[in-house]
Amino acid sequence: MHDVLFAAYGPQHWWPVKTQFEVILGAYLTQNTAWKAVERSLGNLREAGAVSVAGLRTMSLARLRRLIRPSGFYTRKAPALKAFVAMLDEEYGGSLEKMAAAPTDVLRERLLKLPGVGQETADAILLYALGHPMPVADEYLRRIADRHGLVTPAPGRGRIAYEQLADLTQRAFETDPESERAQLFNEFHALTVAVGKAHCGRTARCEGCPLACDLKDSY
DNA sequence: CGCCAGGCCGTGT
DNA sequence: ACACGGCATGGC
Repeated sequence: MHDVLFAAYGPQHWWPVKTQFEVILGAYLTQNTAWKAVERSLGNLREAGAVSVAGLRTMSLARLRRLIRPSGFYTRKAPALKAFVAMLDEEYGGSLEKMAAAPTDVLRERLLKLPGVGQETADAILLYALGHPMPVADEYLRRIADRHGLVTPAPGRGRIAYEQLADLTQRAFETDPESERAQLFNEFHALTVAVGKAHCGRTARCEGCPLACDLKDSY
């Protein structure tokens, strides 16, 4: 799927020349939110000169809420971002480089304890901001894997679990060199979102889908 | 106008 | 453990 999607869409350049911290802001702000809206919030923060750890640290909660308003859920996302900065300050001296040097499993556990950080956000931060080779699963991948019959919900469950999708991705790239793993996870997740937006939303639009998942009659 | 977006969390069963 | 509803805004 990675190869088919890459041939069809080309490199997605996800978060190429962004700072680590801007990537993290985006990871929080895009939760169940269109990226277009996230860009508006990031634009507001940029005007305020607050696309940095120091910028957010010194900003009042009320102002932060106002600036990120376009991307929704601001009563949750603003305190969540503050909590991330507080954690970074207290445990890593405010340095994302120091944080990134910690073991992947330790970081994942720590991130999951933060308010407003679930599995996808934790993995997105690990992969796109901290450079760790961690697969990222999302609702699009869930639909794609489901509609292609790649995984079925575990017995007694109605829904494919996040971990099943992560395992599936992990196994799919298992034979690739470890040094290339992070870049492959990076590109694959971005491509998944690209094809998902175009063809695999809540309602399938299989017409012209490069994955040729012609299931529109079944859904 | 209604649906939906690059989820997460508290609550009820 | 898991399904379910709430959270908020703006694009299309």
